[in-house]
Amino acid sequence: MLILKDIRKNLDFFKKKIKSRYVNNSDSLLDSLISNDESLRKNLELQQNLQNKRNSISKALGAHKDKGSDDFKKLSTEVTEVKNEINKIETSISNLKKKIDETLYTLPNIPLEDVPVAEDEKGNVELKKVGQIKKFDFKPLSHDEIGERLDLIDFETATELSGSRFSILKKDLAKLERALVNFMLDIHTEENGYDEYNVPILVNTKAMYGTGQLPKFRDDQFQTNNDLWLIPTGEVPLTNMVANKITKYEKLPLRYVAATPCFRLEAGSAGKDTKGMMRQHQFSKVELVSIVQPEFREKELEKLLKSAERILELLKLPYRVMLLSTGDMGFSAEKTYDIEVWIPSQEKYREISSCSSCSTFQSNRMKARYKTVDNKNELLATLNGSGLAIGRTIIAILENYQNKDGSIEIPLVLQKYMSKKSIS
RNA sequence: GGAGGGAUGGGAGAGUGGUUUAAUCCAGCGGUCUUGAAAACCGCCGUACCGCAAGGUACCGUGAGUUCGAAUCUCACUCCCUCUGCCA
Repeated sequence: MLILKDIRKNLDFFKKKIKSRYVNNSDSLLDSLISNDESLRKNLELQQNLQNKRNSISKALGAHKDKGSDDFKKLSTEVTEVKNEINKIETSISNLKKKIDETLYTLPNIPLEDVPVAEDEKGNVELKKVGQIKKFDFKPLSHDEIGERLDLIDFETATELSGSRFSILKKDLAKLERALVNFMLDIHTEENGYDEYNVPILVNTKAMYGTGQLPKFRDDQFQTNNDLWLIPTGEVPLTNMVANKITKYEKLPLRYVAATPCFRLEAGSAGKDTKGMMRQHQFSKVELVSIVQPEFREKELEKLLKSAERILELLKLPYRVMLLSTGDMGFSAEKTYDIEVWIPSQEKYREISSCSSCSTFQSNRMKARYKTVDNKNELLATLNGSGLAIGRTIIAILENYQNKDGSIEIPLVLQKYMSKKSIS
């Protein structure tokens, strides 16, 4: 959530920046926000003056000796009038607050200066390509073809159990998933300095507001019948751990890693990636979250990207890094790098990780603050990145490591986790 | 699931309708003293909002209510603890 005080001070800047994120009617949205804010503050002042009056009359009434005197009765009538006025003002105050919150909750984060301005993914900028794309002397199969041929993926039975967009991994592929989770967690904890956590994958509504999934993206989420939500990413529980807390600056930075299942309704993705396990309702992901002082956030984003890249490097999978444009970035992000891995059957790079700085956007929503050296309370900066999406890593390994005879070579770094060198 | 108890500022803990706009202790910060430190003593020490400021307002788990006035009374909800049942 943007900081209202900042918008008030710098309206034109915010208008320009919100417009650059292709929000409809952004100018009039911000204008009405500011006018609501002005009348709210006028009403607050009025309310406070009346409350002050009420308090002092009440005090006088309390000190009064003769509760039957004319003076006492006069004051009583007066304070009743004041009370009625306060009630009226309180109604308009709560209406204004509601309107202001509604607007603030739907405005996206302000992009950093170096983020390219464009309406969609066409404006994303390729920053680098890493790794050699393997030339096959046969036509490489897609991961779902490989999976079915080796009898390691069962889409049909999964559909019988749960419907479309689910899959069952069997035998060596089930083990590969477990191997990847362990491998990634080991690298991030031992090499990259993140602390491993095991977190709930059901969270309450407050937490979903905190990281920005609600109220805007309700239709993308799975909800239980007791007001809990299945997390769409480990970012939600990990980041919300600092909600409503004042962290001491000595404890910063906080760096968390967790492997969790993720659940996405994929509403609005009808017809997209319907074959295979590219886009599922449920998938595993190893998530990295950093909580830092705002001045260190850009540096921390680079560390996050590097940590995620390290996994692909070790797996020897070809990838490229994209800087997302203002229109393609997620709602809470001020700057996002996507890592895309090479998918031979599609002859395309596809997203396997997304690393974002959310500046104080999430911390403002969840009141996550820290105590500065000079004892002031300031909002923290939050960052998150996938390190990596497990399902898509499996796809990338199956396709990039396939041999002509149909077998799959296991990447060197995974062999000790799999206790074998190939799958056939 | 059943029965009972509880939720107060970083921690401990008083306060059950009107000098409590929350006592006191511990921790923390600043100072005096000291060669330095400790001890002792003095001062400061929750959060948010409004206001140029002086100052004001709100917050005692959350939400509603009673009252001229609520940390204190009423109702609902959430969470925690003890006992108990069932169960991974």
